Amino acid sequence: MGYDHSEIEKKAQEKWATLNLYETDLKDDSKESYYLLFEFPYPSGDLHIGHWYAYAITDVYARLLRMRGKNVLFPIGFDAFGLPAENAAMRNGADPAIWTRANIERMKTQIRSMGTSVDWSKEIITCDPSYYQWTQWLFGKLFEHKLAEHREAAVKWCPKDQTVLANEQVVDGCCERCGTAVEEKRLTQWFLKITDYAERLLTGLDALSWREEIKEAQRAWIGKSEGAYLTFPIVSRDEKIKVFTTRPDTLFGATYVVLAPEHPLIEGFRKSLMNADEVFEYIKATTKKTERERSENKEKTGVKLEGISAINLATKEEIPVYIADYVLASYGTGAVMAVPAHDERDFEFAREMKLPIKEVILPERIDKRNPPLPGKESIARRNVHAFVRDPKTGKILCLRWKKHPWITFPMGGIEEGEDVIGAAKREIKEETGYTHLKNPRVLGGEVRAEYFAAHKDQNRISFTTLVAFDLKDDKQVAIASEESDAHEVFWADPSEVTAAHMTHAEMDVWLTRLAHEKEGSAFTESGVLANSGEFNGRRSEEVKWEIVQFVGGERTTQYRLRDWLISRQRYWGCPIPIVYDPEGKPHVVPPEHLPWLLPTDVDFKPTGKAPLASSKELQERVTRIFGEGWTPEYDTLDTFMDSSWYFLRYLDPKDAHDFSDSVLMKKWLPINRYSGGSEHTTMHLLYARFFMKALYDLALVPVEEPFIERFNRGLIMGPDGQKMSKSKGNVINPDDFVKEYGADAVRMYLAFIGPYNEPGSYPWNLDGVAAIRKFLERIIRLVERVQDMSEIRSTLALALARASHKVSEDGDKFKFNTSVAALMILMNEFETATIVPKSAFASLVIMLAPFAPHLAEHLWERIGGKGSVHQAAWPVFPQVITNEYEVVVQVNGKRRGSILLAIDATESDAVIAARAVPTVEVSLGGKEPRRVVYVAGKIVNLVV
RNA sequence: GCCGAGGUGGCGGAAUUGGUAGACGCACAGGACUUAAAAUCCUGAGAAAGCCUAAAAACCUUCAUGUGGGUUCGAUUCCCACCCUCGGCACCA
Repeated sequence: MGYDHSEIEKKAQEKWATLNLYETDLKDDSKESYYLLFEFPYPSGDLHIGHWYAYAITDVYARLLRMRGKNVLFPIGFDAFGLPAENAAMRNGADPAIWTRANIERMKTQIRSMGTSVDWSKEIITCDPSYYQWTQWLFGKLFEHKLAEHREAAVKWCPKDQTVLANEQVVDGCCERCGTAVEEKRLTQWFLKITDYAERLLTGLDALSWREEIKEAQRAWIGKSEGAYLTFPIVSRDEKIKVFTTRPDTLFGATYVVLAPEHPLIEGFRKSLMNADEVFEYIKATTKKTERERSENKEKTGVKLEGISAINLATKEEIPVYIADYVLASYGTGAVMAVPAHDERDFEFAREMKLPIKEVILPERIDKRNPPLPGKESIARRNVHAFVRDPKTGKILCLRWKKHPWITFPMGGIEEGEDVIGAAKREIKEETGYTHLKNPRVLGGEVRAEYFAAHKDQNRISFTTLVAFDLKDDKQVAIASEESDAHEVFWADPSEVTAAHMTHAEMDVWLTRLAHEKEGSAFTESGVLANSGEFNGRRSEEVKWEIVQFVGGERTTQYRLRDWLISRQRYWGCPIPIVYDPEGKPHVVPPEHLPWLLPTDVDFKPTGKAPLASSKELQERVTRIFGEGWTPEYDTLDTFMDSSWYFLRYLDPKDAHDFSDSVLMKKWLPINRYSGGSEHTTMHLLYARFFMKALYDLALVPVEEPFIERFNRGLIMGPDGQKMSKSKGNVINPDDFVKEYGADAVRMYLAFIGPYNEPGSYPWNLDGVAAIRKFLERIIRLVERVQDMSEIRSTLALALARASHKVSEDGDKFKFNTSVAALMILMNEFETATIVPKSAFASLVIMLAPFAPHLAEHLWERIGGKGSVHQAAWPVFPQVITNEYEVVVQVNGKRRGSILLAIDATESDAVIAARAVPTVEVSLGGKEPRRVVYVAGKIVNLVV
């Protein structure tokens, strides 16, 4: 027989409510504070298994911490503004406010049914005026300090939701919410200047103990790159083209300039353009495309601006100017200097447009196998390497050196007056005797390499060119004896011609060039400058900034991060507390008029215009308060604004005079641990960090970083291992399982399924919950065997001590799977005896309580425990000291048995005991160990 | 393409300052109880070969933590190269 879980759950939950167990006294100084936060839910109406995973598991930890003497703040609220309410309103005419309220009530019941210990007294609801008045107040503060700006910019527009979106809400060129391809529009909108904080958002990550992948994702999103603005004069005009580049060292190789089609200079060029029609046709065509269409087609297109040309400041050469949509208007200056030899995109464009490609950076290699030796003379010279392929066999002509372990191509120095192909031919003839060659090709420019030339006892700095040939026929002439003494000629299989087999330090460069022989390739690494005037021979990194100075450029840093667009042309959001004076200048609504209420006389069908524009009441309100000619702002705020500071409000949720309490913020911030989903890494998590830093600078909050630890939970998959979806029919409804097995079993199963703080995904195992239920029933059966006795057998004492330690330690790491396993191991020990000592059983019940809070409460009452089990202290046991350890005996590192030894046994004791194990002598094979490795309490290894 | 995290039985997973690989559980097999089933309890189990045997178990041997090398008395753990999976970014100059 099982147990009636619904009865037990009901009774326990009523008891906790009566005792008011979970209302945190924020002012309590007698205990250490711990702020445990989970992402508050959007009230969609139904609690799915993901919610359970999010709340039940963090609840396990909240309970664990309280038992360990912490004063835990574990609050909940609702992120209640947002599109679904509005969509429901349009579908069935429901008022978004009423729809949202009803959902909140339903979800509250469900969340309570999980047995969570959240503190409902701190509840906040973002669509409640008592909350959003402070969102508005904070917006006002940001506006006053010029961190909120009203300005025109190219923005992303979702045609389906009829609203603009933040950059972060565009995924693969589509609306994050509905998947529609977004369009680009130029609109005047409200932005928060998150880019002002790019550097601090980046460096702030270093001090946070978040998992690396979360930090890396944020770093990538911020996308810092250091470079310079360089200015290219335009021939016979006053304007200049300013470009951003991270590679000023390649300036001498800039053979043209490219502007984004949206670049503001182009309009002014119109009259000078010989091909204005073509140019503006191209601009029209590209600006019409969606973001997605532009990035999907990676083939480079563009148009030359005939009649306009620029000057390369370094070479003083006149170079053409193009427009092309591979240059983004919204990054850097919207213009680039194109260096086709050293940038892949410029290279592709140059090939497409048949533009010159000028190499100015030589690859540089230091030979690892024959590195230059200190104290040896260094000789610089020009070399050639010859790649000869026999088209009949596909094999490659190589040399195997006799005095050195080298395999090389035919190679040698280029002599005075010789060209590279001539030199290559001469070396092939001298070293191998082959003379009949065809299709000579010079593959790319020189490569600089440093190595020790053992055959000449000197260091070489070589500038080597690779020349490829095909063998016409295998006619050979005789070769000199000093050549045949030095190396053997052979034809190598192409699979042998790799960086691993060949001696050349340049080999990886050669392989790239050989692989891209037909189309060529851009060399994008740093290297040594060539064709760069006075900078020749110097390294990229060291001359970068000198070149910037040389041409009067300006060193600068760019970020990929764009300012946060917070306007939304939707109804169900926080009204932006702005009014415009008759001149159209924005003014923030003064605090005495907050909350700036969301009007209700509104037609919220999306028309592309903000629904608030249809409110008579709003306009009347503005006229009444501010006067004739004043108009309201019609847009609402991005809901991510509401959630960027909600964790501050939990500390003082009902305060009508301030957004939070400064004393309590000092005490409770930063948040110790924040658990949530990985989808918020570059949205909510980044916004909240930015908000906190901005408020810190306005002296409104005491800390800069809101979350010390961030844990992203894994994903619960369907029983088939696939992502749950209605169309696949693999959706797990937690209510079904709660009904059949009880909330405790579902909670504990979710804890057991795998480590919580890992990005993995766990399939829902239909038998798993049943197994946990059986485990809980075993504990209930155990209570029948409880007896009052003081004596606890030593094996049980040891098991209790281990479990207590393991459960709390792994809990701190959010590895509840091994915590549960530890409880199971403890149970197995309990069941080995027919009598269960009461005090030991009480400890088990306490340790079970975080996982199965209802059942633990029931059992606590059964054994006559006082108060609630959730008020009990975590059991701590003295360490059990064992004097004998099992020591593994190894022979040559392989296990051959084990012995029991005292911790202070000496090595010779250990060897004597080990050799008494019969299999050990057999493995020794009659030999004496020549070495012994002894680690006290662990292993003794005999080596023969 | 770049960056990050991973890869361990049939499955979820455990073990890493290098020291008995597979904890705990699921599924599976055998047994006990039962008229029978369910429930419960007990037992087994990485793989392969060998040995023993009527058959099995025990036992012993070898191989096993993505692949191939290396360091070490000893490697899932450290180093090098590669393969694969997942996540992030992606025409960001």
